[in-house]
Amino acid sequence: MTRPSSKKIRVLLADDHMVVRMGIASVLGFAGGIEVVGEADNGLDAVKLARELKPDVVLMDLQMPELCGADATARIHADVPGVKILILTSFGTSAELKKAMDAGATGALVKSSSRTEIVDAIRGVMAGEVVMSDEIRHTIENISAMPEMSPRQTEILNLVAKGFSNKEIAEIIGISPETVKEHVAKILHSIGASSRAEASTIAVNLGLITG
Amino acid sequence: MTRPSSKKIRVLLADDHMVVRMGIASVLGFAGGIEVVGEADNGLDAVKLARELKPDVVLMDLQMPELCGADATARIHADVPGVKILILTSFGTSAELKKAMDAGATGALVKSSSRTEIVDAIRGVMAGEVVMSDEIRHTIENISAMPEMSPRQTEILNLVAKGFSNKEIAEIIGISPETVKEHVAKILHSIGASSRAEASTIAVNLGLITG
DNA sequence: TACCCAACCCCCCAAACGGGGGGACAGATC
DNA sequence: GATCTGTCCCCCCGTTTGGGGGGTTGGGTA
Repeated sequence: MTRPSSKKIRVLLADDHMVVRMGIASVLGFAGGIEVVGEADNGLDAVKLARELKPDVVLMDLQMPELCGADATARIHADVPGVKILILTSFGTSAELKKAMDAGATGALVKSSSRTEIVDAIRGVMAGEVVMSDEIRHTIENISAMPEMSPRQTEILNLVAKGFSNKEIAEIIGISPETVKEHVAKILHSIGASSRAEASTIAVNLGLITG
Repeated sequence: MTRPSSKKIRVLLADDHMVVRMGIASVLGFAGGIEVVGEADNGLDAVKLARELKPDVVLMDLQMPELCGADATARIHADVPGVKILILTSFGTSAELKKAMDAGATGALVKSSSRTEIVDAIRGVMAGEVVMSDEIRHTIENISAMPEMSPRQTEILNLVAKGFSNKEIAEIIGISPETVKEHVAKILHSIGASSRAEASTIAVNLGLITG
């Protein structure tokens, strides 16, 4: 039931995969009352286009070149008041997803969502709802249990995962090996690992690691 | 320049993301001489449909539920003679990509490929070429330098990454801790890591780890 | 046959690890 | 003011790690 008289929802697509943008555009084209006003294939362009076009909704991928979806979300949320940002991600490395939601995303969908789920989600966020896939909701719950790491801890976790010893880390960041040991102990405890090896695996899987 | 008289290339799409299938279908729809004869959203269906439809080309994603793209490629290659399999992946976890190419894939593209790249690739494989994105070619080169791991080593690497000590691993797989130590030493050497932590990180990043 | 290599086992040893204790100090929050 | 958290430093201890050395066996390949 299309309503050609009512104002169309103006959507900006941000995804680095052309086929995905084509697919979404195609889905939204068949749905009534939605109009794709722009496409971006990286985070910087997404921010730029959002500023210029002031769309109603931004459909945003998380993994993008130049500027990741989470950071782009933060900037758009700050610069373009009122715009709804809907994350559309393949699996959602937990950390990125959390970042994006904290940065002001209005909802999140997985890419395997059906046509109606995507269209309903867009209409939903326009109606003020917070829309979320079941998979995403599940992920978010895990994220709540996800360790909050201080900047120092994150820094040290990165070095641990690269295989540096406490002594080496101490030299790199210029503190005492004993202190590094203390940080590592707290990191292991907070992410629930019993060794650096396990911590490294968890960190990479959770997306806590740069690179 | 479409040639309506010549026989169309029959393509089977296998990707768990609906929007991606829509996007590819849309791209191929605009191109002349190509026809999408089927779509699968998991590896098992891909194999089933390939057997039934005997398409000319299968456009295959790597990450899929039920059966991963690499395994699906192997089965189709064995069961349906003559079919060309073109991998279409987002980034290509090195190990999966290598598996798929070894399993008989005729080419590999990244999902950020342009319309013409995708269409040209399909026509290319039909003409007997091995088509590959620059990014993929680059990845494949790294893969060549990728460590070859024996089944035992892979098994132990998985346990190391989960944080088990040599003694624990010994108990789990029922061999002596000394032997585990020996395996770990060889693993570290072969993947170029200086500690279990580094090995874990590398293994996860290379996709050598299950889970 | 000889050779290689994966997989198995054992010994030695210095260094690193993980867990525990103690305390100091700054900045934020209550 | 008191409390909390993050960062910093030092001590203890037993266990684990990573790097050497030695060896056997069995299945391939030359």
